[in-house]
Amino acid sequence: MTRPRSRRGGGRPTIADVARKAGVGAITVSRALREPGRVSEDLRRQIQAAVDELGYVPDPNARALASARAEVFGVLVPSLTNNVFAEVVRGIYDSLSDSPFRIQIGNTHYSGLEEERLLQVFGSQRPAALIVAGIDQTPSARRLLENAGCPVVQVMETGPDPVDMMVGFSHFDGGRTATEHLLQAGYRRIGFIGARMDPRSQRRLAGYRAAMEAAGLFDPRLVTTTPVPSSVSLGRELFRDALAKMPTLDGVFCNNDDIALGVLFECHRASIDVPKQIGIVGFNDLDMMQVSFPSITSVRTHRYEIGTRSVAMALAAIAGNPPKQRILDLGFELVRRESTAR
Amino acid sequence: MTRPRSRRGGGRPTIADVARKAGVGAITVSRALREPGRVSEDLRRQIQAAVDELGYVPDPNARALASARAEVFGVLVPSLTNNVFAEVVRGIYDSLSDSPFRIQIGNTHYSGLEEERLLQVFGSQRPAALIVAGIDQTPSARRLLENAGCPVVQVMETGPDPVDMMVGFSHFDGGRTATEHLLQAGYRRIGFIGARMDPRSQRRLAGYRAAMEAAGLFDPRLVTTTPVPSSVSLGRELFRDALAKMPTLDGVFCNNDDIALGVLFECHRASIDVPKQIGIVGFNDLDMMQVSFPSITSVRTHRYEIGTRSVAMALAAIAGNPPKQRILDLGFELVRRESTAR
DNA sequence: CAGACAAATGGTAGCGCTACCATGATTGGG
DNA sequence: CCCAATCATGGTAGCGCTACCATTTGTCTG
Repeated sequence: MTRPRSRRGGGRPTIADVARKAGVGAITVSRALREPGRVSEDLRRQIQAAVDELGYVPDPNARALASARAEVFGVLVPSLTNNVFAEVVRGIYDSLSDSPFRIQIGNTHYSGLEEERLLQVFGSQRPAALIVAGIDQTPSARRLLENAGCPVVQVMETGPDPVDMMVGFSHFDGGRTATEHLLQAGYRRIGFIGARMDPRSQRRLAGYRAAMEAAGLFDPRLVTTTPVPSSVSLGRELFRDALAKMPTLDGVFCNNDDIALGVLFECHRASIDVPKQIGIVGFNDLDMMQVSFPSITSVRTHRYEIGTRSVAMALAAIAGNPPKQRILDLGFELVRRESTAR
Repeated sequence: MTRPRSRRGGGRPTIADVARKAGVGAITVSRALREPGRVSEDLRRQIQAAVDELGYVPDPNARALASARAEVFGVLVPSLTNNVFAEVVRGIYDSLSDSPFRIQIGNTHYSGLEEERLLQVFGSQRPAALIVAGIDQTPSARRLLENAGCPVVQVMETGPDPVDMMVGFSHFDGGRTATEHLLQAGYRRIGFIGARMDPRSQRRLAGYRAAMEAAGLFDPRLVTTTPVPSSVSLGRELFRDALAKMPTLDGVFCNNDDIALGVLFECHRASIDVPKQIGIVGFNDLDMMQVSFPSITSVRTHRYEIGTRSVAMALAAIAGNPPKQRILDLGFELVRRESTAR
């Protein structure tokens, strides 16, 4: 005789308990839960009753081990506090909340090495799908993604060579559009102010530069950047640096909205008239851009939608219908406001 | 003879492969990886070599199943985009990045029902620890936490009756302190403006009310709240409502910094002098509070630290040394700035 | 130097679930 | 009315790992 029932597990009901109580085989319980269509109405009801009575909850670990597939979406973002990624993640969560999939977020801290490490960790679980921010994976990270054995969606940007699928937009075009808007509004000595300067910021800068060069107005001294993480207060400081370096500045395209807000505050403080003396354009169009005084022109990006669409694509691929369009460009919109209306 | 080696798993190296290659038993490999001290120097080296050569990565699902314990921290927060929780989560991630623990975040959307559901899901994995925001769990959620069989840390607030451990501060005291500061600065018709009004906001409101009543100045018409989620633009609207309702308002204590910023912008727009005509106090002390013009007085909370401390406590409990102080009050600090300096 | 004990290693038996392959019952076409 | 093709169900054998209990060897004590 075996030990009474003091399983190592700790006595939670198992599928075998449910099967016994419902008078069916364990496998039938498993099927009733995962593919109800394949079990007769009668048994399904019996099984459900047993599940309810026992309070049975399937063990996801056992499930993952037996099926060689965990019901987990791995998500890799470079920052948890940056509102931009938080919105993407929120979109992912909302899209997955009614599914059996759990979500595991990794924070790469903008580090390729950390990304590799996390990919290794995530991959070891055999996730159902991977969603990663950015398209600049290290060669080794890329290899990990290619061999992940699950759908992979790169988000935030679009580029020519997806590992699998992509959802995002062109940061280069965003930067160029923002800058062209300032040019059209009549600004000439337009600076670029950027913090963090991750690859996406670099491409926005490149877009800025392209627009300025096309207008014959580019000057390297107009560019003020730092690798330091972005913040409103940093925006203020960078703007002061920029002004000190280039007092004739009459416009700025900011890396993101935090920086733009910092610039606006410094303008208030220094009694610089916006938009008369300085035009300001931000990037992402956070809620506060429409409320500030003056309101700030910004490039609206569809962050939440990037999250929801990436999940939709991954889910379709899991279901066996990978979208034929593997690259989804959600674009952006320039939202003109008071900060550039002169 | 069994099938060549086409295991269902997909051919990744397993612990048995490593053991074979290193010429030891599987159990010894397992030990070498988890408790290196219990394996001799020699074998440890051999095993490490085999691991490296094969590129072996342990399967966390198998591990969790065999040991009845997943190396997962479950984290439940009401919002992913609210900077406050994002900071807590960041603290949790940073504290856990060098540990073997994975993190799983659940978004409760401020819903008790959703919290129960997620607790059920998380519990089914037998997590190593649970960190949940707030102290107002439903009775059934509380029962789930009590029976989780792992350390539990309630974060963001302190209260009298922890499930297990607690890290946070008193929102009531925070609200009272903010309001008393406005009173001391000479403001009299001080309004409360709040969005979302989750339990923590309610307690800040209660603190406001206590201070106002103590000064004999409380008037229900001074309170403007909405269940709508907080945002800068909402702050502006609520302030306009408050002013319409009570034109003699001379100060506002805002639910949070977003609201405060919205109030400030509306003051700019309506040419209301801050701090002369209106004093403003925010809550949380986000970076932008110090940069705005005028800078905004706020109650600084230690969000990142709440994250790191909660992990430290959970880790200690896992290691078998639960802290004797089960409630950790990290306090807050009133940061006086221009918005209340008259 | 016997006996006790610790340290290092290994074998066996699951953890709770599902893939895979039966099995028996039912259908339906010729 | 037979045989194939389906459907509903179940048994068995793992998935990859670790808990538990040996076993072996070396070391210490009296």
